[in-house]
Amino acid sequence: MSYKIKSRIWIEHEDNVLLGEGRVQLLKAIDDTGSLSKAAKSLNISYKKAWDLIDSVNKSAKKPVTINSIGGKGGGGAELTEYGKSLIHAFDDINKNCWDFLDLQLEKIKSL
Amino acid sequence: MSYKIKSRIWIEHEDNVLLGEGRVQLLKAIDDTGSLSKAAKSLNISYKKAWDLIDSVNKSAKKPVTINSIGGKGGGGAELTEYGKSLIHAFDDINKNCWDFLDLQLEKIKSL
DNA sequence: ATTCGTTATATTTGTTTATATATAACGACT
DNA sequence: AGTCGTTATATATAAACAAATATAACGAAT
Repeated sequence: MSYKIKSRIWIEHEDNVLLGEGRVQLLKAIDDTGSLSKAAKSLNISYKKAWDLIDSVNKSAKKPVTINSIGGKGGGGAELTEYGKSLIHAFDDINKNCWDFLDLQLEKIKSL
Repeated sequence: MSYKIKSRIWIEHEDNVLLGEGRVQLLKAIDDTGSLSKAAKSLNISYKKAWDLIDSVNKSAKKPVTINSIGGKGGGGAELTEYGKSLIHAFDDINKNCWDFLDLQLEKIKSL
């Protein structure tokens, strides 16, 4: 066959983008590295882009998703809140379900 | 509440993009106007972009989706094939089902 | 043969987007 | 007070993308 169906989903809150695939990927990288700059480097995006993204995420969310500390031991860092972890978990779950659902729907195209 | 979930889906065939929302919109406009240039104008996109899109669609599809005639009465024109019409119908159906599915899934975020 | 409005194609211009660079602010620690 | 590596922010540069422009090809009709 070689038909494929692909999707991008994102969640808005009060008309601001809260979560999308890129943002979730970044949040995971922050969880892995403990640092926004290292997370950006690991995803090969500029620090500015990464900063803008998590700034937007935190401004859109009703509770903080990351806690960014500046100065201090190690110069600072960033880490996920429990709320942030549950958000990315829910997003991943929805995204995976969407893929499975669309794979089934794709039969409608294959049969044409 | 004011949470919203949004999505973009697209279908690939042999690793080329066959259909997406923009392409389907363009195909519908061709069906309405009988002309690629008029369709482009109605969607406020450049003629080149429109042409590139339907060229890509026809190259990706296993059967022609539009028939473009050049010269002749009226200078030419473009129209959908029956295959093309059934494709956009299937796409719209899948897309709508996806929206409904995601709206249900969104509860997982709202409850956080 | 000429006109017509369209498709087809290349080239140029402009706009938006992303990247790179630079600098300041910060706070624990020595 | 000085050092450290980070976040925060602005500005400048580069790259990607979209739009505008120009021109040729086409074929039915006159």
